[in-house]
Amino acid sequence: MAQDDLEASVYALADSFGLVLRRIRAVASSSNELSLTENAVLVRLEREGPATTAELARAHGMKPQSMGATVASLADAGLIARKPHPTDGRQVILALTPKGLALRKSTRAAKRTWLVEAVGRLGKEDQRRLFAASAILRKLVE
Amino acid sequence: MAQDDLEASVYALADSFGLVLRRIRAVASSSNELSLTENAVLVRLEREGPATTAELARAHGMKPQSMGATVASLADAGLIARKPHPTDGRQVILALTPKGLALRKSTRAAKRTWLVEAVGRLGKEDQRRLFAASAILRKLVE
DNA sequence: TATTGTTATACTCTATAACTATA
DNA sequence: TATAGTTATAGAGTATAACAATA
Repeated sequence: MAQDDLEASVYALADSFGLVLRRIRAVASSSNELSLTENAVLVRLEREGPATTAELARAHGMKPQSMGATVASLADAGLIARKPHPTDGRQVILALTPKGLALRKSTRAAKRTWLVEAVGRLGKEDQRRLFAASAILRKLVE
Repeated sequence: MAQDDLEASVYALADSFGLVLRRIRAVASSSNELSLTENAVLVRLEREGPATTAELARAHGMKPQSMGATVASLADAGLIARKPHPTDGRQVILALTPKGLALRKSTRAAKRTWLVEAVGRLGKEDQRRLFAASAILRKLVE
């Protein structure tokens, strides 16, 4: 691929990113959905069990302070709860509350986030291609 | 694909998005690169010629007011200039300045944005898969 | 009345820096 | 001295609402 075409393709890709992200935000803010990061944290806590802020930050490639804000917002909403670590007084264990778990179940059952619903409407082959791209994106940040 | 797997894959994809976007922002802010949107606007003005704020907003799927902020920032930096529309007094034509054009040329020659450089390091096949995903993302927002 | 653009304001997400408590 | 977390502050990006000028 010629250098100019590469650049043009990269910016077309970036534009596509932007379109999808702006749509996610617009839909989420007009229907009380959680943000992508908030949802991802709930999903992780459900699938892998309790974790600390630092662990969540590492898992999502964010700074601990940034994750702290996300965690505080979820805790304010009553979706997760803080518990002291049994032996290390510095650490705080985060876990889903019954309310958080219920939200996860209803969200999953209802395919309630716009993104999941939209991807679900794609053909199987498009879905496969999209998820393949996910792994390639990870390579970019290695 | 089972519903649960679909949801998990979607959130993994969203996480990948987030990682790449946070990296882009981090690199851009620490090296005086332009933001993705700002770069995309310059690229469009270079490739397709002068345009109005409303046209740029439509092209990038943003609200005119939001694009107005981007445009103002590029104008403040001296990269684009405003000219009155010859017949419609409401419209303002935006075009690259010599400084903006020079920046485009040097950016392209140096592969100077992190994203372009990172994608350039991928294998040809990965690049192809990534750009294919771009088209699929567009389907999501249709 | 409809459209283009600007201004004012606010919200979300994320970052850095400084601090406290604990190890 | 190092680590986990919190608080304060700031910046980017985008949104909505209200307005002015023009069509």
